Amino acid sequence: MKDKDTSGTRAARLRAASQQRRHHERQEVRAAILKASSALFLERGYQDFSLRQVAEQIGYAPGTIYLYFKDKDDVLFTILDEGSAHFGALLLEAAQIAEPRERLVSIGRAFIGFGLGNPAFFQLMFMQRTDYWVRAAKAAQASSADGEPGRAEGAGLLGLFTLWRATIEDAMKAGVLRLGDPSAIADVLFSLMYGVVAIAVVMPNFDQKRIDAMIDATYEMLRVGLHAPA
Amino acid sequence: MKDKDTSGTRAARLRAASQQRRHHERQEVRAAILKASSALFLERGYQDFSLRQVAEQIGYAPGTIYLYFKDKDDVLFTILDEGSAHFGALLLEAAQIAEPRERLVSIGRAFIGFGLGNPAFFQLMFMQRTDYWVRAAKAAQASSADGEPGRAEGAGLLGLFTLWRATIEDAMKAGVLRLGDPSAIADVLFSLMYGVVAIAVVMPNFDQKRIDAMIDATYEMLRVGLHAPA
DNA sequence: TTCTTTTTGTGAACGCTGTTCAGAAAGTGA
DNA sequence: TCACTTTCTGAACAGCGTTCACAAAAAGAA
Repeated sequence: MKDKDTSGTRAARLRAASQQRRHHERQEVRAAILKASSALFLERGYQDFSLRQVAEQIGYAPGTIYLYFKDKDDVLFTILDEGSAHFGALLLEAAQIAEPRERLVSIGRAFIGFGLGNPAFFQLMFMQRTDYWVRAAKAAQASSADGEPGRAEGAGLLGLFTLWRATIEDAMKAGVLRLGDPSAIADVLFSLMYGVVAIAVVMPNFDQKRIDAMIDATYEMLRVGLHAPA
Repeated sequence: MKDKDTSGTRAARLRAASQQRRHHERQEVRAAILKASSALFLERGYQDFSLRQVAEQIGYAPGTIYLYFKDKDDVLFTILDEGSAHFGALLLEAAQIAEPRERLVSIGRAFIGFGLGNPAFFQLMFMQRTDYWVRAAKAAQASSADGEPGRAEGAGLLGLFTLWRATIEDAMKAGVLRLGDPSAIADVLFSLMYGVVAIAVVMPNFDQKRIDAMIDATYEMLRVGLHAPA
């Protein structure tokens, strides 16, 4: 913590480089924990995911993990943070379409595609550990009160709700969507996408053909099902 | 296992009554386990629900529960069986409306009402332990192959999918629903109801007003959103 | 280099979990 | 009364998340 005036000396430069290397090594161990956790979670499922196995996998004692993460949820939520950042980027990219109706479908496609492509992830984030969103919502509230102090990734996804509602509003203004409370309709359509993915991922008696038909019907619904009367 | 010809004697009658009483006592302990489990689950949540605490609550040693249930999941799934029987009866009752469009809304109202009224239940059954449906689907498959041997309650709920699709078909025939693949549309609308409940139950930043607006919009969608073009 | 301080890792320990099982206890039937 | 069956116990096992005193290693200063 003492700042001696040693800038420029060989010793100082050495010390700085050393600190940087140590920082790097620390991040590497941290990344190894996250990678092993991710892999273990994906192949054994959330219920059977244990920190002890993660520790064994990467050749550390169980206690070591606690030098890098506060607890098990900290590991899990860090993974979810990264995942939802990726998810959010995907949705944002899908929203880069001018025509409102096609933008709706494009976002829907991105959402459903991600869910079906990462079912374990989707289940953990949206079905099993929904308290993740409680934390994310709190973080969002805190960072809107303050001047954006710590970026919580989950809060980013929550922010995309705004984008989604804006798309609905645009579609209404453009006359391609039946008029109504944009906020409520945005929530309903979001619930629709969420539900379709959840059902597809979870229901054991839904075969691939049935899932495809359901999803096609969902896109169709976004496209023409809510069309404003001619 | 030996059947001596002792029917009618005092001893035989006494033996029969004794067996019946023992059976009754056994069912009582079983019921006590289920009741305590249910209560504990409802107040502490699924994650913190433990058989040892159930045992302590009803004044038995932990091992005793295993004389009445195979394992923890057996207890949990038995509770879910009872819950889904209740749920199924509710949906069936809601379906007793002749007019197809109103029947759609009525079933939707029953579904959403149950979900919002029993959030812990809904979450456990539809979000956290979805493998319950895997077992239910297997049971349904088995009981349709054989001559309905053991009734699995979960399978009963699965059977309501048929009722739901039939309602969609009726609505299409009556001209109050846009034409399309009834099966796919039934699945989509089911997913919609599911999603609305899940979002309402889970999302921390949805206040009551927002939930109400979303649900009203959902009913509106069932009622007129998919209306056949005039 | 040598000594001190800080960082990193260990592994035993605590308290919890689900589950099993030998043996005690209680009840049944003759 | 006595043998037999059912019910129940509580100790034991393996596994979990988490903590902590201690060891090892590395860093920084002299």
